[in-house]
Amino acid sequence: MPELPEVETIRRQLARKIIGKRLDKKTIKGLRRRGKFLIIDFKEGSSLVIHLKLTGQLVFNGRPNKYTRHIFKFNDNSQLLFNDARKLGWWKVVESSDNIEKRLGPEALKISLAGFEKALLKRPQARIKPLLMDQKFIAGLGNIYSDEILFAARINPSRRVKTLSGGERKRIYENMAEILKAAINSKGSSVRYYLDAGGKKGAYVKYHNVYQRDGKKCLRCGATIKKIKLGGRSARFCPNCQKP
DNA sequence: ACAATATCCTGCGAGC
DNA sequence: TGCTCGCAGGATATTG
Repeated sequence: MPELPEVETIRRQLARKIIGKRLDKKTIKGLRRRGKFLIIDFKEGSSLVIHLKLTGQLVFNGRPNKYTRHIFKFNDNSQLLFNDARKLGWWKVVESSDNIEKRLGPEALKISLAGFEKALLKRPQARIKPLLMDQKFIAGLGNIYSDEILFAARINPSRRVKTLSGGERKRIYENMAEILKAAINSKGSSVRYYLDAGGKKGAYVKYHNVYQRDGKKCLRCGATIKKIKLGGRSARFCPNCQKP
């Protein structure tokens, strides 16, 4: 499930490979990431926007397989595969990325603690886990990292924002930054489908404490990790470390 | 303002 | 072995 660290990993790897190359007579100027969107900017002014959704992969110079939905071919005969087992991902050429910008809140790795606090103040009734996954609130977090951040911060995912103390809000903020950076350093989390631009798996899975560990022992206290539904999504947490 | 549900889609594992 | 079924979740739309 590509979230911020996975898309950022792909962005960094691809930037080294394709900047300056031509795609359909347009020259690639640079690559940006906004939330979970990858944006390839052309010198001519337009941009190619890509969203990998659940199972999308972008593999540079890989071998096509039955999940290859599209092949971006560059002027030097190198190519980029868009593989997507579940076909939910998409790509589109746009003249401006304003539409993307409108749908997203501040970047999870760029927001300040003060900015985070201010954003939380506007949503006192919201439960913290679905809120962290709301891209209009903060851009970049999905189910894996929201679970891991709340475990690290020792906050129950069902907690409403207004019940959080200043210390708890700060713990969430600090663990968010720390975990996202660590995950980028490990080139993301490969749970089932995710591969980086070199077709390799991300290593951060070995640091997961709760995601897809329901029924197993908490690595911190030994209690059994629970799974509940929140906002239509599963949330995993330790009932002992993350009390209501 | 927040919650819940459906939608898109298919691979996978569980259970019979 | 093979079938059905539920689940996985990113974003969006809709209804309560």
